[in-house]
Amino acid sequence: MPPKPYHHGDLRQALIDATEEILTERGMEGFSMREAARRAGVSPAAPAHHFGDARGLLTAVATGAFLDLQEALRAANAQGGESKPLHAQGRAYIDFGLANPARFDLMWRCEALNRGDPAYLAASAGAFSLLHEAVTGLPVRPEQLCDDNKPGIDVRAVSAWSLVHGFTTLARQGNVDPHMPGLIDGVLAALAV
Amino acid sequence: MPPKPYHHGDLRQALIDATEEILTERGMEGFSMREAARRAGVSPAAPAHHFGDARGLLTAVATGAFLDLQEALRAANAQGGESKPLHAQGRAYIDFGLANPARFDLMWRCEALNRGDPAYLAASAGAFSLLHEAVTGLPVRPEQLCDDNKPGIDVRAVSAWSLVHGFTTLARQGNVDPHMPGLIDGVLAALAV
DNA sequence: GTTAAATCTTAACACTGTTAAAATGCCACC
DNA sequence: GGTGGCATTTTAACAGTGTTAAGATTTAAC
Repeated sequence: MPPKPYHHGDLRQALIDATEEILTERGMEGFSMREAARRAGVSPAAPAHHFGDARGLLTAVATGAFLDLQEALRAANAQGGESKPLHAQGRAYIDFGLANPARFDLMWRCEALNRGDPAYLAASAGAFSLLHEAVTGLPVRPEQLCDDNKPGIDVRAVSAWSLVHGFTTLARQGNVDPHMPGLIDGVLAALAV
Repeated sequence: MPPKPYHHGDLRQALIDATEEILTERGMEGFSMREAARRAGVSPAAPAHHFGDARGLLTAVATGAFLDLQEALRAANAQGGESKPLHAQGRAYIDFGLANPARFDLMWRCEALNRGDPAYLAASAGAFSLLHEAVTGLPVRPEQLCDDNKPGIDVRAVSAWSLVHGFTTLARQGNVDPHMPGLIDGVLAALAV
């Protein structure tokens, strides 16, 4: 077991892990490419080979976060969502944002991401599709989101998304206190469609 | 008229103007303290005397944006808000965000701002108070927002704020197309309380 | 076993925010 | 009207950043 082999082994994943660690510890402003490289025990130039630039690394982390959000929404659906799937998903969305503040921020920090990245687009569209399906019974196909006319996108799904997304970001930033008794329930009550 | 007097005259405002120019031209990632100083025709260290650091400058710009938002909400109230003040303000909120994308982003980029700044707090609380008053008929006093219990904050006002704020940010980031026919009207219809 | 590809390091560049020290101009006070 | 004090700005420097080009090292393919 040599103490430091020249090749890392799985540097790509190590950099993603390091970035998530930095985000939870010090938030977005504590992140730097070099700090992630340091934590992975590697030179400043090493990440470039795997991610191109900083946007590439952050985009990979954001993509992972969207996949985790999908999982949370699916779990909410499965666990208690038969009667009120929209409420269950709405609560899961808010919970996810409050439990993963730094990653949630990053998901929407779009000027720091490669917004054209296919994996990122697929992951974010998949999350919205789950919400859309809870409202309309129909998922959203990726090409619907690319088309400029956005045919078949349900207005109520966009409203529901806006509501829970807006509340989560406002709570995240301290503009609203999510611990206020009855507040989250009251907001979710506005989901009635 | 000397071509370049040693003293600027009103450097503070010039830096704010330069920052807003940068934001509209190249967005948040194009901003730097030095670039703002360059555009104001001044050395890199000059801004420190007026704003302390970069956060100070950005906080001043964000504060101005909140005051402009207040003005837009008041105008909506006055112009056609007697019958449906909440709808009028909701539409004005969305319009403001879409018409001032970079400034709107900055307003909520809270880790880049001095969140404790009194002027900033007052300006943002004032904007929320207008929305709150449209729902309940009562404004929000600043101390209500500081208190941990947040007494007297109306759940419906928070829901309304969440809805329009969420929609605006999602539209700003390209997750939703605000030009989709009927979409904004449909979202505003969810304001019914 | 040799060669090609993938991976990582070193070194360097231009840029950033911030600070300390010095320079400059304005203004009040005598 | 001079003169000192103060606000303002500059110069110079430091540490840190993202990114690139060149070279070093390991793996893997043939």
